[in-house]
Amino acid sequence: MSLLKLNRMQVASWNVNSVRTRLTHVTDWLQANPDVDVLCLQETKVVDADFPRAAFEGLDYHTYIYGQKAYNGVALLSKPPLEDVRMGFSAILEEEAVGDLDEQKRVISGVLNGVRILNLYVPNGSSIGSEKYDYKMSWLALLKQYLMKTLEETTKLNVCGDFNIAIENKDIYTDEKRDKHIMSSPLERETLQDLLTVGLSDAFRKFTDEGGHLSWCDYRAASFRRNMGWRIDHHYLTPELYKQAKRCWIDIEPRKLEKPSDHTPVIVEY
DNA sequence: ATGGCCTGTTACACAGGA
Repeated sequence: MSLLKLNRMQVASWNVNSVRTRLTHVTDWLQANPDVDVLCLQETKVVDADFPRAAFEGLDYHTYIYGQKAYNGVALLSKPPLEDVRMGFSAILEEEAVGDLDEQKRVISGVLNGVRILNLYVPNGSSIGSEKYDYKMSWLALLKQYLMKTLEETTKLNVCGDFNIAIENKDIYTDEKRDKHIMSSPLERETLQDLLTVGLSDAFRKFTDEGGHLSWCDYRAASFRRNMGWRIDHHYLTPELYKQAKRCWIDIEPRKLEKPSDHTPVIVEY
């Protein structure tokens, strides 16, 4: 690896909706995107013992996994080994504060070249006012504590993943008011905006103000064919990294494949 | 005319996603 390569990093985030079902999509994508240093996966949907490690290790990726049965699950795939890998909120927060919010496996992070890469699978929330919606809000409140604590020790933080929140109307295919929809309710948006006040900025919006960019499309209603998507997968950067950022883009190609994930990769380079 | 899914489970419908 050249020094030049060390100076530039690419980090990708992809909700694969089952790593086993999507295995060839992910390995093909890694091989087609050799400049990606770290791939952050969400919704792996598999216990650690059954995670298809060998497929990635065969391509010379280190695998760091934090999974559970059937639901959720996050993983980091990295060409160079990562340092100080942490799983769950309780890695740095008091158990009393975390409560049962680590039962669902949604948080994993590691350090590469002095940058902490935090991979998140934010709860979906189901529908406004539901029990799952309350869980989403509690989870996001704890995430804020987690971010503040993390920022006590590093100025280089890349928080990425499936946030299950579209922060602006232009991040949704329609201009229709979405106040009553999960992922775009005012409370969700305000909560995410408030989270970012810890000192994080949307890498994607450094490079374009355009609407019409989607990272997720519903499987139903031929949404992808009709370009009816949402931008809900994000890379948030601390000021030092944000200043360094060279590109941030969404790779729509995997969404076109047979039996695709409903999400598609988002990549940032800095 | 226009659309009605996908995944994992101990399944043969359901929960959960978004």
